[in-house]
Amino acid sequence: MGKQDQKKFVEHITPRSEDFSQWYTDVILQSELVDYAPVRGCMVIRPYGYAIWERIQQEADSRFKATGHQNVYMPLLIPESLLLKEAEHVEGFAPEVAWVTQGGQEKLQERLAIRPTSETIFCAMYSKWVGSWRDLPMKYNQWCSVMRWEKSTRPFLRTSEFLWQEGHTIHETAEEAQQETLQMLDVYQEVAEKELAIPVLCGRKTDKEKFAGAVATYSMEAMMQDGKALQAGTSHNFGTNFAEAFEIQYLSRDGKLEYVHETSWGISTRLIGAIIMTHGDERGLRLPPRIAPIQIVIVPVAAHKGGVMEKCDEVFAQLTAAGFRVKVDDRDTVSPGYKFNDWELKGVPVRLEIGPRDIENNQAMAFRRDTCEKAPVALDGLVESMTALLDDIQQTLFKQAEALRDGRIKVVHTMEELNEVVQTGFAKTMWCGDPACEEKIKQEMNATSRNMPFDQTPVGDTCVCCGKKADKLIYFAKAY
RNA sequence: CGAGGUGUAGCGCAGUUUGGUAGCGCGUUUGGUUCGGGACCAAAAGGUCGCAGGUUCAAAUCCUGUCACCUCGACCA
Repeated sequence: MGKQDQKKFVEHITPRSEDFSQWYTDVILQSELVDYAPVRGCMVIRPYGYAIWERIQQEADSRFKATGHQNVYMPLLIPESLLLKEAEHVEGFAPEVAWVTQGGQEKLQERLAIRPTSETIFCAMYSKWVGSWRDLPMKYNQWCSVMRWEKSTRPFLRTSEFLWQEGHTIHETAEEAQQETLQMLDVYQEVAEKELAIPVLCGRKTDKEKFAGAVATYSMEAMMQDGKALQAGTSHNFGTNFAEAFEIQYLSRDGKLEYVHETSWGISTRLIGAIIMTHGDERGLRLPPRIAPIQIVIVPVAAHKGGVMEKCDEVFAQLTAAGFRVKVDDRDTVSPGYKFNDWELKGVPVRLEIGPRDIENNQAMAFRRDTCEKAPVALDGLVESMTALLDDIQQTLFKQAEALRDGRIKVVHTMEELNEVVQTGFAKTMWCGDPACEEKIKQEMNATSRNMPFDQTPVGDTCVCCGKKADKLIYFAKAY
């Protein structure tokens, strides 16, 4: 059987352009990021996928610490009575809460919610821990999983259980809480853009789209390659809503009993889905170097020949010592060509091929995953050249994503234009602030408001929907 | 929740119309030759045909029920 015949039997990825959804499924399964679990709506995150999550955790967590937050851990289960305390919050989450009703053989007196988020339990503890203004602020975060009984799920994008981080803070003043809310959104934006190479649009959610129980919700919105929006991170200012419901009070500087001002903010394993759908191509994943579990893979060519493996190990040691995340693919069961495709599918930013010819010339062949270009690179000064190359790949991925996104954001003034634009991207337009207009757009074109950007430079003065006077700049899009 | 589709070896599929001992490719195992873009030869292992009933001498195939998954829609911070 010839090579051509062989090809058709090899696993392949459905072309992105043909069926984006199927492409996504093919890529996540074949690249071994994730697998379906025996439980409906849940996923198993495999080692390669989990390694990406650990990279995201490292980058986010170090920034949380740098901004004065401490990690804690709250219990998985929340007593029903606690969950019921904040009315709007309960209403928002009730439909998707999973309940524990029995322990061993014993039916529970009070059923326990498996946390869909932990505001209520943080509030219960804060009310116990806070006494004086001297105790404030309290800025805590936890890394955990939460469960929401979702009706339809996709790995990473929406699963019944998912991993995330939830920060919960309490402050003396409204100003401080607002500052915290915006600061953490900034942190998220930096992680998304600098580390994940995903450009995001930050702004405020409409009342319709805000978090249940919040005074204000802010989000960062990313655009996937199919033009749909993915909410990639959120930050909420609760004002004193929860403090009043949970009686979180402190004795102020002038001796009065005051409610604390509270915030919460979160990012999740959804970000992995965002990386895939932002950067992936026909060959599979393209991981940004700063987040890639393996930044450089070394593939020996003719590994059995004298000196090849030795040279690979030598280069590995040199690069590892310099701080790169490196792997030598020393499998002797598959050919170099197979390895090339395999690591491209897995999105490793740089591949170094080292064979007898390279060793002769004191070089390696360097393949960069972003552009799929291959060129020789000198083994002398490799640390410097790899530093520059990885940095360039990081920048290139960001610029590509940004260019694609910006090309698909269009200013619209009419419902017809809006409908047209949300088929392929984001519509930037003016809105009067009436939820009825938002609802109408959702009903008629299945597009929702994403957020109102901080830069409110107007693109008109009438509402795209009702035509009345409008002063709110807003993005609409179809969303994941 | 609604419409449509799919369940047969680890993966991808044929076989179902017309009932008659379970097939193909990839992968896996063993041995050998290979190695610069998904290598080749030889031998071998591997399946309660999603599940439960029913019809029949006989069911992957026909009937009833059920479960899971996929696509689209509804719903969803």
